[in-house]
Amino acid sequence: MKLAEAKQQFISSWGAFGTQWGINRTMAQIHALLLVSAHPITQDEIMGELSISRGNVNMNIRELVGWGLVDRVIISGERKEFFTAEKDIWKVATKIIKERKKRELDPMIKLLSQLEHIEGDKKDKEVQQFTEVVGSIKKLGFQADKTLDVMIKAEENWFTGNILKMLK
Amino acid sequence: MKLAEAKQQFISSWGAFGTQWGINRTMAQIHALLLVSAHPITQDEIMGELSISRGNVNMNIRELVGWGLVDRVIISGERKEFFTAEKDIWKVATKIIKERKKRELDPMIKLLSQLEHIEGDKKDKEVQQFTEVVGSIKKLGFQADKTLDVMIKAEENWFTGNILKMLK
DNA sequence: ATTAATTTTCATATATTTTTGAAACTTCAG
DNA sequence: CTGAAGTTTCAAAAATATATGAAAATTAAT
Repeated sequence: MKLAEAKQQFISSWGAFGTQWGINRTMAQIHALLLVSAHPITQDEIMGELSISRGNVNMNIRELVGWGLVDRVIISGERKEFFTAEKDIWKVATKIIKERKKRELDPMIKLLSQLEHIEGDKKDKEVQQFTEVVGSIKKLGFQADKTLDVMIKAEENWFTGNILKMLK
Repeated sequence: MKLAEAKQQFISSWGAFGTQWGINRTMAQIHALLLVSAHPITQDEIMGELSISRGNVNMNIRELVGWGLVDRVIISGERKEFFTAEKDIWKVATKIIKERKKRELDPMIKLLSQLEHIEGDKKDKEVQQFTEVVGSIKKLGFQADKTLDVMIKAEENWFTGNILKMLK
């Protein structure tokens, strides 16, 4: 397979995977394009490469910058802004994990904590079932939170497979 | 907070969280409703409780059954079908992990393997960048796969916090 | 075998999300 | 300061995903 074809397929598939994970297709594609670009590129280049509008590029780039996955780059002598993606995949992964943890896991745990204590007869089957389920989901959330923290603290040791160091 | 109110909030919030994770809002809500129901319930009860159509309930229930999160229950003497959700949250989590691994992680790794070897000048910066990124994402995918397997094999020890047993 | 109850399907309708593109805004060279 | 280049915004359009409901299919009681 030639580079151009492989790039195309990577970008389009990455977009499809993103969709399944609740990430905007175009945002995922822009990220993919930037990941495989050896040099920083401009909005216009992204527009051309992915055949999308200026506004679309602009909004999604802003979102990617917000996630800390993409940086604006100033190239002296150039009037236009350039963009480049963090290439260290481990860093990419940890940034995404941290961000989703903050945006989704934390609020979920907060909600469950509020729902855990309800008025009413503790003998009531419905009440029991509810508190039981809410409590155990909260516990699962805590456990996931802890595990992800350990993973992040483990830094690249997890990624490199050198996880044994963690156990000392 | 009263039970009815808490249930309402749990169901609606669970739907919202689902959306962020690429899960259909209604499917998540039906699952939530079944999780906090002390007894099996019918399609009609779900329709009433969530104010949604028969077809909608039917399709999403089928999907939940497909994920192994919900079971059809025959109650003798009753003509209608009843549904109930797996209540053990650890089992729920592992089923979701296994299923998403199979549906998403495995195909992703397969794709990346195909893209890893491309024709062309190995000295070319663009070629280098591409193979580098694709290779490292694949490696990350493998690592995630392995970690999830260990977690699943660890069974409830992970959930209960009794993870030390694993290290013997 | 008939028919009433229940479930399933799927074309169409509705809702939600994403994209466009032109106007407004900003920046900066001359 | 002026205006051309570049960026951002956002209302409206397009695309996508989800929901509806009535007809078809299935099931089971008589």
